[in-house]
This record gives sequence, structure tokens and C-alpha cells, in this order.
Amino acid sequence: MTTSRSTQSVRAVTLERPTSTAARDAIADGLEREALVTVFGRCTVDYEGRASSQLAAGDRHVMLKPDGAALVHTDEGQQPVNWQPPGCAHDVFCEPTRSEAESDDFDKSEKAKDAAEADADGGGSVADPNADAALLVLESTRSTPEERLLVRFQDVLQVSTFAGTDEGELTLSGTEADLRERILENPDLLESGFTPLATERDTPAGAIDIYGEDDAGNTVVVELKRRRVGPDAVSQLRRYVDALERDLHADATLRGILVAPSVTERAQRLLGEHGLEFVSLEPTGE
Amino acid sequence: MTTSRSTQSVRAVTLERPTSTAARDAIADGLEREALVTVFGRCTVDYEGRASSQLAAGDRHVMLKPDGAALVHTDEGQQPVNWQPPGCAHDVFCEPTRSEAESDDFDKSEKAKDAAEADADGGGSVADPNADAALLVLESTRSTPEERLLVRFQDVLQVSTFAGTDEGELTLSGTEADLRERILENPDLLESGFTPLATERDTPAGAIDIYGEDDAGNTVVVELKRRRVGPDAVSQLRRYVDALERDLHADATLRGILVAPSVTERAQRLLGEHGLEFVSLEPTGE
DNA sequence: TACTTGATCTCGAGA
DNA sequence: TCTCGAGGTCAAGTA
Repeated sequence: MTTSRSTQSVRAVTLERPTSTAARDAIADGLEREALVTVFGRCTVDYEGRASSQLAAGDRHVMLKPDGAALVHTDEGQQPVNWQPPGCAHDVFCEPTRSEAESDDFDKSEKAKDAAEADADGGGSVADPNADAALLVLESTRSTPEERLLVRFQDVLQVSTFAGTDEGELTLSGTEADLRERILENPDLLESGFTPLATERDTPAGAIDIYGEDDAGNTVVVELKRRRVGPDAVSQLRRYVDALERDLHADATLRGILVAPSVTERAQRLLGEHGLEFVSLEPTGE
Repeated sequence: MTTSRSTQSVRAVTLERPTSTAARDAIADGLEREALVTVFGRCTVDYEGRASSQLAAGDRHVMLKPDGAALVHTDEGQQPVNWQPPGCAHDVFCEPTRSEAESDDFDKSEKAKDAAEADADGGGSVADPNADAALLVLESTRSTPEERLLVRFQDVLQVSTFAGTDEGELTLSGTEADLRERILENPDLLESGFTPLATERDTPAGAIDIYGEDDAGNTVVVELKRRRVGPDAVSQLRRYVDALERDLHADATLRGILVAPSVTERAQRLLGEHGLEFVSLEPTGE
């Protein structure tokens, strides 16, 4: 096993196949320094909170971020198999293996954690004599809502800590906001004679993307979507048109226009049934 | 720089502060072996596809999965700042630095990639003589839709490849499916005398979660949500009730019931306006 | 493939 | 803090 630990200016520290206690110390150090911590190894994962889940043992990549986020990734999928949102408190400790004590639930882990912390208080960073008989455990918790993620490693292949900086800003185009700007700059794209009067106009059912009137003076409710739309977008538009009709309790004709690159067939039919219209437009022009 | 590369049975390979070409070779090897590959370093990220984005230089953690997924994580947030879904083709190559050739866009990178591949074809794994003047570049692309992610590293702190196995299955409870089962097993939870007749009953507006009748013989449309609901859920329920009314074109009373742990005030009002009902239920009992 | 909807959705803006 | 809607949403089930 080799490391490149030397000074605080080291931006990346890596341990390969560390003992549980060495892993624990390196991770604790990384969390302390507000570094990004990664652990790869065979582990089980338990979650309890908004829902609850259990995951049997397998090789996974765990990332602990300094903002409190935790991510558990398998070798498949874009989404983590388990996670915890930013704002959590990360904790790391060692607990006895099952051969010594069955620890299959949260309560047992709580006891083990208390013991580990008591030990750490007393013994400093002295290596645990039972190092090889200890499991590395990562825990991320938060309140509101009360949630807890527990990752128990049977085997740790690698621990890394990364101290980085990132001031880079992301610029994104092709969003619904771009579609809105495009129409506001050239209202004729929607329909000749259209006049936007407000964006985000509030109704009892929510905010209308663009509120305006056509060249005949009819009120127009416009709902924008950056991509092909289904029935949900039609419902949304209908809800706003409905609310505005009640709100204005006027007899003036009220038009609802859905603006998107395209519509599904079912959505098209729903639009017709409710007297709503569709205009094909993409978020960005060529 | 140290590594623990030795045999194919090594499950994790790590390079610290590698040269661009060493990083390229290790990553190419990892991709070839269908390992999970991670790279940490200072990089810029460009995306073009369903939308388009640019991200200025910063320290980030990049993960390439053997299923084709790519993730770029900063030190903040649960979500990756950039990504690519499973099914993409990953590629790695070196391109000249800007001091030699301005390479600020996709076209230039394409040329550099072609050159790099031509070089690889001819020279095998021989180290590039301009290793220090080369940037490591990761590229993930797919079609339908055409999308491309390009990560250019100015500096690579660590490259790792992980060969793991994961047959562990996730069991999750507290979902909408659990709420449905709970009601089907004990329909009185919804209301005394309720009889479920079908789940996922199709209408022209979509599928109804639970379709049934009350003890008076009225048709009941039930929409389930695992958590507190807003106006969107009310719209959804209304859409189904509406569609069923048209579908059955009957005069029989049709009831719509939204089942969720709780409801927002605005949604509550909308329910009332449309003659819909609410029943408070959680996905799991105590 | 495309469609439809759930999700421990996440995230940001606004009240 | 809660509400509300967008998202390069993702992922699963279905036709």
C-alpha cells in the first residue's frame, strides 16, 4: 500500500486496500478538511427516511461531498442506487464484524458508533488492535425530514480525498427560459399580432408562463415547454385557463396556447377536446 | 507516482498525477476491461445535444461507467453538473494544448481526436513525445438523440479503474405501489364500503390508479400519491375523471378521490372547485 | 422505438 | 420554511 500523504497542500490523497482503521482515519481527515471523499469497495447500504431501502452486498463507489451530499453508485445507471441530499452530516466509524456481533439494523449500528467514538476519544488515532475485525461504516444523516443512510463496507479497495476548487459557472441554453425570451423578442413567432402583457402572471392555480392578447383583443394564456409534450402539459394549460376564467369571471373569449416543439397524439386530442391550441416552436432558432 | 498495477485480477488500479498519455492509456485499458473509471482534476466541460452547455475550468470528479453513463461532479450538489445517460460510447484521447493550437470547440476536438487515433494506430502504446504538451480529453457520445459530452483536463490528479461485481438487489418501501397495495388489501382505508374493480384502468387521458365503486354503486376514480400533493395531482385526477365521463357518457355519478398523506392549500381549493375529494393516507402503516 | 408516469425525484425561485 | 414548476430530468413499464 502506498500513499502520497505529506503536507496539507496535497490536493489528493489515496489509500489502496487500507485497513478499516486507516480508512476511517483518512476519511475523517478528509471530512474535517472539507474535501470530497470517495470510497470504493464491497458494501451493504441501508436507508431510512422519506422511504426505506436495503441493498445487499456488492462493489460500489461512494462519494461524500463537503456540502453534505452522499452518493452511492453501482457500475450501472446514471442515478445513484442510494443517496443523501446536501445538508447532511457525514460520519465515519468502525464497528465489529458480524462474527463478533450481529449488527443488522440501525440500532446495533448506533451502539457500535457510540463505542467507536468513545474509543476515539480515549485512544486518539492509535490503531485499533482489532483492526482486521472491524467494518468501516459511513453514515449520513439529516433532519427535516429525518433521514439516515448507512453504508457498511466488508472490504475497502480504495479511499481518496480530493481538495479542489470550482468557481466555474455553467451556461446552459435550450431551456424553457430561452423559448420565452425568443417569443418575447418576436411575438409574431407565436402568431401574427400577439402582444405579451406579462410573464409569470399569477392565478389561483399557479403562474402563467406568458399572458397576453391577440390582435382581436382576446386574452391569451401561453404555456411553454422546451420539448415534446404529453397530457400533463395540456392539463397544466387547462388549469391556468380555467383559473383565469374564474378569476376574471368575464365573458371575453379566453384562448389557451401550448407552445412546444411537438405534441403526442393523446395530448393533441386532449387539446382539441378542451378548445386549446398548439404552436410548434423550439427553444432556440437556427 | 505509484501504482499497484500487476495482473488482471487487480480490482482497482490507481494513478496519481499521471502524465496525459499515461492517464489516457490507463483509462483506455479500463474502458476496454469494462471497469468503472474515475478521473479527478481540473477540467472544462462542453455539452451539445438536447440542449447545450459550457462549463469553465474547475476541479471535478468524472465517472465513466461500463454501461455508457458519464457523470461530472463538482464538490457541491447531489446532481452532476454535466452527464451522459447509459448507452453512450466513451472515448479518451490526448489533444494539443492551446498554446500549440486553439481548440475551443467541437470541430477542433474532432480533428485532434482523429489525429490521436491515427497516432495510436501507428505507434501502439508508445509514449507521446509531446506528452507534457497534451491535454487529456474524455468524450461520451450517443445517437437518438445525438448528444456529445466533452471533458478537457488541464490537470489530472488521479485516475482510477475499478473492476467490481454487483448482484445486490435494492428493496424499497414507501412507494406509491405500497400505497396501492395497502388500499387493495384493506379498501375500507379509503372509505367504508369501497370496492376496487381495477388498477391501471385505461382512459383516453391516461391510466387510472384505482378504479372502483362506492357502497352506493357510484363509480370512483382514485389517484394515489406517496407524498404531499400540489395542484398538478389535482389536474391529473380531474383529467382522468373527465375522460371517464366522456368515455362512459353515462349519467351515473362519478367521484374522484385523491389519496395522499396531505395536500397543499391551493390544491385543496382546486379539489373543491372541481368537486373532487381527498383522503389522507400514507404509503405504509405504522 | 415512443408514450406515460413515478421518483427517497433534485433544484431554484418566490412568498 | 413551504410551495410550485422546470429538468439535457431519469427509469420503469407498456404498447
